[in-house]
Amino acid sequence: MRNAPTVLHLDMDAFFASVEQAAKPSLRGKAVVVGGLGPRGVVATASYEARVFGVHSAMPMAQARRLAPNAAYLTPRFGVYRAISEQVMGLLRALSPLVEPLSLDEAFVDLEAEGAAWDRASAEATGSRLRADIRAVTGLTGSVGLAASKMLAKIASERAKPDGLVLIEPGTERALLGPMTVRTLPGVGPATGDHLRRAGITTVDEIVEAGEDELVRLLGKAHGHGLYAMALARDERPVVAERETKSVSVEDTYDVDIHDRLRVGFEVRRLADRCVSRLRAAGLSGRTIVLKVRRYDFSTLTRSETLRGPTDDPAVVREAAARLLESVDTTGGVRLLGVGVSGLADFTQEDLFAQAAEEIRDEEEVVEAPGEEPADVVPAEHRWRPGQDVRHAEFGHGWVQGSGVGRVTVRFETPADTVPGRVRTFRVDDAGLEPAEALPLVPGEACVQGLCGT
DNA sequence: TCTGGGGTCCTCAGCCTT
DNA sequence: TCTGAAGGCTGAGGACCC
Repeated sequence: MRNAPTVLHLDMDAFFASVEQAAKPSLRGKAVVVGGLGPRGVVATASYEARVFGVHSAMPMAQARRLAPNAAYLTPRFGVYRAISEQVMGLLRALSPLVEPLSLDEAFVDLEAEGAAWDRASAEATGSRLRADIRAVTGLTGSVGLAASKMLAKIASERAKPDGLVLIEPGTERALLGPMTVRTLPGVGPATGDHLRRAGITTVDEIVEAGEDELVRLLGKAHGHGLYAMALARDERPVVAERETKSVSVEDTYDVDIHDRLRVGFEVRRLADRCVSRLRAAGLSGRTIVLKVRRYDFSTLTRSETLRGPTDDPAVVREAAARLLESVDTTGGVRLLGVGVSGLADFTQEDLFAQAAEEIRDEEEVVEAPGEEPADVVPAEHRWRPGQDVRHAEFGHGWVQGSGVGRVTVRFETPADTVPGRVRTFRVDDAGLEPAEALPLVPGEACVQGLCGT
C-alpha cells in the first residue's frame, strides 16, 4: 500500500434520482424513487428524501410504495444517465489516465499516475476541485473518498455521503477499521456476514483476532486470505483502467410466470437474438452458451454448453439455447429467463470484413425470423412511461407523470425552470404529443450525445 | 412481502489427458 | 500394460457488487 492518500473514489449521490430531480424542478426536495415499475420491479435508486421513509436500493417496488406512497415513481432513463456519466468520467480522465469505472456513478482514480496528487494537501485540493467541476458541468453532487488504497478510498467516500469529502490519513487505517462491522469490507455480503456472525465474528477487529487460518477454514482459501488482508487494511489492488469483458448476457423477468412451454421456447430465442446483438455491437464472439431459468419458486438454475469455437451467429446461439432448455423442467412456471455467452474472443479484422455482408441479412432475421410470432402492437397507453421526456406542439417540453385509462398526464417544465411547471392531461393518442430528447441539466453546457435535441 | 439486470469471481465435482 | 497423481476443462451453483 502507498504511503500517501492518492487513490480517489468518486460516488455520485443518489445518482439516478438526483438526475431526475435536476431535470424536473417539481421533484426537487421531494421523495423520488427510480426503478422498475412493473409488479416485480425493484428500486434502483431512492432520493435522500425517499430514504427517510426507509426506501432503499434493491427493495421490491411494492414495498417502497407502501413505505412512501406519495413519492414520485419513475422508470430509469439509462441513455441520459450514461451521457451524464460520460461527462463525469471525462472530468476524472482529465486528472489521470488511470480511471477505473465501477458503474455509471462510481469510479476509482489513481492520482499518482500523472502527478495529480502526491501528498495529503494536493490530494485534498484535487478532490475539492473535482467536486466543484462536477457540480459546474452536471449540476449534480458527488462524494469523494481519498486514501492509500481502493478499499479505504471507497470506505471514505461512503462516510463522505452526501456531498462531502473524506480523507483517511495513512497510518490511521487499522484504528478506523477495527470497530467497524464485517459488512464494511468488500466481498462480505449477507451470506458471508451471517457465516461470520455464527462463528462469533461481527467486527473487523474480531476477524484479525480470529487469525488467518480460522478465516480460511470458515470461508475457503481465496476468500479467507483476501478478507484477512482487508481486515489488516492491506489492499494492494491497483487501479485498472481497461477491463476486458468476460461475458455478455440478457435476461427478462416476466410480470406473470410463463407456463406455456412454446412461449418459453419463443422467449429463449428472442433473448438469444438480443444477446447476439449486444455481442456483435461489442465486436465479440464466444464459445460458451449459458441458459438461465428462474422458476416460480425463485429457484434458479443454469445450463451451459461449450462449442468447438467462438460464434456470434444468432442461429447457432438460438439452437444451443434451445438444446439447453430441453434439459430443464419448466412445469410450475418460470419467472425469469436469460441467455448469456462467455468464453469471449475478439474478432479479427478479417472476420469482421467477412461478416460485414451477412450482418444486414442476420439483423433482418433477428427482427422477423420465419415462423416467429409477430411482434405485438404496442397499445397507446404503454407508449408513455412515467418520467419519459415528451414535447407538445403547443405547450413545449415536459415529462410524463403518469398514464392510464386512455389518458396521459404531462408536467411542462425544463431543468432551467426554478418553479414547478404546469400539469395537463391529454388523450394517449393526442396528435400534438411526441417523445422527446432529454435536455441538458446545466444550461449552456456543451451538448453531449443523448442530452440535446437535434 | 416478495425479491431486477448485468456483471465478476470462487468452489466443487466429474471427466479426460498426460 | 496398468495405476495413480496432477492438472486442465467443463458444467453447475453460490455469493457479491452496483
